[in-house]
Amino acid sequence: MPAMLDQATIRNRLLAYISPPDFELLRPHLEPITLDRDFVLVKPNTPIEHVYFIEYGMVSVVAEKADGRSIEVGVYGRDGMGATTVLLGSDQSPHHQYMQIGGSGFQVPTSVFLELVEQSRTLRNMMLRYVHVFMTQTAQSALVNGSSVIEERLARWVLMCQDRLDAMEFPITHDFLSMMLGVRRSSVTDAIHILEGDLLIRARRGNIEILDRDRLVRAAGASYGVPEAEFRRLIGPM
Amino acid sequence: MPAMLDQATIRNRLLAYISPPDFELLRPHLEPITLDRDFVLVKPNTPIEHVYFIEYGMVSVVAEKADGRSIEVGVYGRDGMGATTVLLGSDQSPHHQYMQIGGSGFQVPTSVFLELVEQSRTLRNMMLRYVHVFMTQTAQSALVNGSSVIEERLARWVLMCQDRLDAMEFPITHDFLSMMLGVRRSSVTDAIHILEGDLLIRARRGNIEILDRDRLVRAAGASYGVPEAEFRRLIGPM
DNA sequence: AAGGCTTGGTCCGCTACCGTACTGAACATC
DNA sequence: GATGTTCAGTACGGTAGCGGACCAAGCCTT
Repeated sequence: MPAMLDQATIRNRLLAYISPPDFELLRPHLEPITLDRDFVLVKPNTPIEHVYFIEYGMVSVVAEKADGRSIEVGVYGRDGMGATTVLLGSDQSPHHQYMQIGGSGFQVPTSVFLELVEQSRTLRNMMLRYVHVFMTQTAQSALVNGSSVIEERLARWVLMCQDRLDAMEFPITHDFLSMMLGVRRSSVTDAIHILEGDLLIRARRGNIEILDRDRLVRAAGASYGVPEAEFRRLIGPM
Repeated sequence: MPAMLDQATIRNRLLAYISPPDFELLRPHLEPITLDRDFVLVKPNTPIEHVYFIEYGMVSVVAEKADGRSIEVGVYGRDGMGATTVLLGSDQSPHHQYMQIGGSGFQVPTSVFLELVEQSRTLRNMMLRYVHVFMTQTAQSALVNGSSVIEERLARWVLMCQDRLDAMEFPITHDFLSMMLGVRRSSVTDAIHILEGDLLIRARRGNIEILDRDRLVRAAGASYGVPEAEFRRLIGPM
């Protein structure tokens, strides 16, 4: 099966956009893996065994405070890779990474991956450009956590989710959203009702559907767009 | 003057901790520069001409929303370098970087710096490890912006400031602090009064003095410490 | 069909922080 | 010493979001 892997059929944007020789380099080491919801890709402060390329689904990167409160500092799916921190010379990270929405992808042993990026400068450069994009996303989270009302942040999250799943609908509970946004569960319920009242989304038990993406972008206001523009500038179209 | 530069007298931690051969590589290109308050090191979305190593003073990295609101996503001083984004293959960044507290340092032309990190893997690795530390700091900002009360965030900021200036006192106005923390100017005044009431700091016009660092760390609670630990783990003692 | 679990809707009082604005104190300039 | 400017203290009503709790609805299991 991995032997038949064809770059043209890959959903992951990084794998799709690297040069064919770079893809050939990686190909024998791409191990297909099912990624169920809650699967942990990176455990905080623990050596990272594999890096991941997501094909379907979405990952939350979560920072936790000693007092137990936690908040999402970034998400990725088929746009990027997991465990970028190994590219920066750290074999571990203080953040949690787990599947927020189940799917599948490929894993590559960390040591193999690091050898390959040493071999190919172009491969390494693409991966590092993605690190920059992800950093921009984290900075944007810092910005909106400190300066936007909940429904704007919720709109941003829904949009980021759609970008990575390219589905109009995905499973998520208010409770999980409250952890991601760092707010109370019932504050999420309220924010959802606001967006629903404007017919931007429709929520049903454990599920959110997007009704009007354009107006949702407007509802997110200045919260959405900056990291997405960096992605297009440095990686390619989504 | 640059010919006489001795690694042992360097305050900047990155320059101090790289190997002597790596320092020799950089040395001829370290141009001393005075960095007055408000000096812009990186202009958003504009090609970066130089990277910076701070000796004295502190830099704020600020993200701005289209609606004009802005917030600090990180700081650095003698612990790190400016314009890390060039290491990741992007010649520009969406964030502002300017001197929050004036000082001095060295600049290196971007193109020269990039050649040098290509030449020396150990040099590049040190710089990339710092990128990881800085990312952790940004993630921590996202976390505390979304989950800590103002006086905790203020305590964190004061501590980060002291770490980089190793002074018990530094010039800063409430107004600037309000921009950094993304809150109202008078909310900063209130928070300062709380910390002052506990005799943790003393504030005078345009100036903050630290009275009791240990208790200030306790006041910052879980807001402070994670990126600092990563720094010690990956770079060295502060 | 009955029971148990998960998820969402709603309500209470509460408080941290907001927007705005006025005042006085400290400092700089002449 | 007079004047302007920057900075900090304070005050006011307003509100977004909190902590906590309770109940109803949807879904799963047997």
